Amino acid sequence: MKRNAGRDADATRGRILAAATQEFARYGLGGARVDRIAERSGANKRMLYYYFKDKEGLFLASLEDRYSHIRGAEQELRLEHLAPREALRRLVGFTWNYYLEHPEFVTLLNSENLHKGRHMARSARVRPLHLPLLHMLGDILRRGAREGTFRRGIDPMQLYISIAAEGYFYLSNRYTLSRVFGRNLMTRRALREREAHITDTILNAVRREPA
Amino acid sequence: MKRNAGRDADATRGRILAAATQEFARYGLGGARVDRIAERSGANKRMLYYYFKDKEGLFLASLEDRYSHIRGAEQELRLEHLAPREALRRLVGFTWNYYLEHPEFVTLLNSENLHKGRHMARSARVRPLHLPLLHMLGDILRRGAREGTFRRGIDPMQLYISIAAEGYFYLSNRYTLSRVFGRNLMTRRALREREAHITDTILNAVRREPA
Amino acid sequence: MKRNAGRDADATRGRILAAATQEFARYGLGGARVDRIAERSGANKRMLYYYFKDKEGLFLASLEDRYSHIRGAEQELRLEHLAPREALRRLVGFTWNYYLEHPEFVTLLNSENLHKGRHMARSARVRPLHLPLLHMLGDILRRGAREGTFRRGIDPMQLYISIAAEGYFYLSNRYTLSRVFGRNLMTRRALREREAHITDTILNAVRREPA
Amino acid sequence: MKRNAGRDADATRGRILAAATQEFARYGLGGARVDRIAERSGANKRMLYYYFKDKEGLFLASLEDRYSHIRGAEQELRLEHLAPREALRRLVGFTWNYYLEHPEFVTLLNSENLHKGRHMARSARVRPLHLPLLHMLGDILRRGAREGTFRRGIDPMQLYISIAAEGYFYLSNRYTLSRVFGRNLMTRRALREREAHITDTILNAVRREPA
DNA sequence: GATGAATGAGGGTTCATTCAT
DNA sequence: GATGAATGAACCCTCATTCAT
Repeated sequence: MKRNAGRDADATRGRILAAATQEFARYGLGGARVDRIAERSGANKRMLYYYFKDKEGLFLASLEDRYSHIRGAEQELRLEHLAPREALRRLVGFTWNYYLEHPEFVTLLNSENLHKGRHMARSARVRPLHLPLLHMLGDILRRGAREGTFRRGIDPMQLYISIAAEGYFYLSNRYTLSRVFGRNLMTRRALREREAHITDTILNAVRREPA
Repeated sequence: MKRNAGRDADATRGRILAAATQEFARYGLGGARVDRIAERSGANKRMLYYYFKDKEGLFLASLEDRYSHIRGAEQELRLEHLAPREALRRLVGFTWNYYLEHPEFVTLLNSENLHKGRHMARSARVRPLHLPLLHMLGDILRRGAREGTFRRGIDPMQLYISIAAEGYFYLSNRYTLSRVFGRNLMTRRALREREAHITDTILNAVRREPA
Repeated sequence: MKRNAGRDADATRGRILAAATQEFARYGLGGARVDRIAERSGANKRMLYYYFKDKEGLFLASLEDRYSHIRGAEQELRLEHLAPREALRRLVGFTWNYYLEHPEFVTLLNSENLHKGRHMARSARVRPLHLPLLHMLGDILRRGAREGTFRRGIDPMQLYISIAAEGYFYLSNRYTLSRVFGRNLMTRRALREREAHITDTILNAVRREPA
Repeated sequence: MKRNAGRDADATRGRILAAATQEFARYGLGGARVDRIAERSGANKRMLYYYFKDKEGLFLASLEDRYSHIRGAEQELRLEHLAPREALRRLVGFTWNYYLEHPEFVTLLNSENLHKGRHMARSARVRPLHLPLLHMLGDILRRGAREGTFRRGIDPMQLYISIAAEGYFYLSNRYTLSRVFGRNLMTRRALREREAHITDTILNAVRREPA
């Protein structure tokens, strides 16, 4: 008896987490419904509480999970082996495409920020995930400066925030932007144009001033 | 006597709208509480429905009101009289500072985007407010290109979205960014640095390629 | 000044009463909305209270008005001049058609009965309207008995209740009856059949037993 | 211990249904109060929604339940074994007494008709309950015609509607009728007289014309 | 006679959460 | 490890009615 209860447990936990992430992404923390999460995950409502304590615990778990996912994918780019401009170009492309393909990440972050980051404040898991990112970007900038391609004195965090901002804002705010400018921002062509625009903007932002 | 803060339709409506904007900004559409809005506006709860039909009507009114406000302030910059680079610098500065001083605008837009823009979809007031903005920015770009300062072929909308994105994302996501990078993004110094970074980034993005 | 304010007042009162009758008929006393009555009558809400005291006063006024109307129309039949069988046939036909053409009367009565007749209890106007009806029917029965067509000993009230019941119930309960029996009770043909059935039933009920 | 009246789904559901039926009968659909139903059933208010979705779902359930009850009792009369006249007499008696003893059925139907039968329209349970009734009555009429007691060509539905109407209307409208005719319709004697009147009326309606 | 603004009580419904098994 | 029944607080909204003008 009790054969691989552990495996089943993990599976249940995983299904709940996946359903929750979807739900939070779609409706925000406040709009998310515990009932819907239970139903979609095929788990009993009581199980959510068993595994995650409460709705907010579940929200935090989603957040951690998604942070871990993007940072993991990022590290697999192995940018330290590429020439600085190329490395930067790849990071920009990756970031844009990640947001595009994982819209739940964007909405999750918006929710957490609406709540002033109070869930992450209680988490020790998120912060460490980001040290490699800054190191990597710092390394690229240093190498670029040394070889004369990039300006000196660029703050890796400021640059990263720009890389993120240019895509994140476009996608996160696409509904209001579409209405406001009367254009569909999500056609294949529009997306291609935005990616090009972002790449240009970021590369222009770091390049050394011409003599 | 005259215990009435009431009996003045416009004033009552205005107080409700102000309180609602605050509330929606703080808690989002779903998290906002109609009771709190009523209480803070000093109006009877019934009045919210009298003037705005329902919670969502009130939300839309807030949104329209805030859009109208930023676009109005923007038009007062009178950028058409300035040299292109200076005009652009001012627009960047204005946008950054507006978000900084009116955080409610940022959260309001996030909420509307969480709901896929469905409130604005029913509004005819918002769209027209934005035509002058695009014209103005198009005019600046054209003048800059003509005088040789700016590149040709820049899409005013793409540029505007970048101007907005660089500040909006930094401020909107400051809670997660702070945790993630372990830095306080809201010190006076940090804000000054970000504004400088944004200005550089945008000006670099439009300047003509050196020969 | 104040020229024919009386005429206007009567007109306003009349429009309110008409709108109220419609509203009560459609939604019942509980479901009726004072706002809707005001709007449809084109009168200010305050006026309803001015003329009728409150919602229940308005309901009673509707009731009295409709009772007065049907009894008035009934008296115009001048049945006392007709042969007993013909007089009875006409009364049956009139009653059926009145309910058919004035469905509001039916719903109004149902509402009042749901409320155990407590509005009428306060009215002195309704009772006297019905004395002539009983006299008239009593007169018909007496004449019929004397000429040998009708049985003796029929209670005019019992008979009248049957005359009313046969049509009233069919029309009042047509929705449930239609569903329950799977037939449309309101086609022209169905209505003709019901009228014939009722006439037969009532005439059979009073005729003298064959020797 | 065992302070729980609860933890028994069927029992809870049943208590809610009983309380709801009473409440709807007394105040109509619009006038019924969910709070009162909860309180009287001893259940938590939330449970009404758990079992019946919403107030209208509860109303429909009451309706279905009461239809099922009357039709069930009716079938137990086993009229197919009786002589036609006796069978009809019993059906009339049963119908009258059922309305008398179950006034909630009458008010429930009135409510549903006020709402144009829209709840029943969504129910598949009610219709089938009535097929046996029509068959039974059709059978009685056929047997009566064959033996020469009854007329031919009587529509069972028309006859049933008359049987119902004669008692239903008297009881349903007893409040207005009492006021209007100035007589107490509910004394034991009055009820006996009405039952006799109805029986006579219905039997007269079907009997074969004398040669 | 007439108006629009205002009121407070309470309406149905939904929520995250916990209990008993 | 899992379940369905149960909870009570609170949410958005609507009501008949009245006040100030």
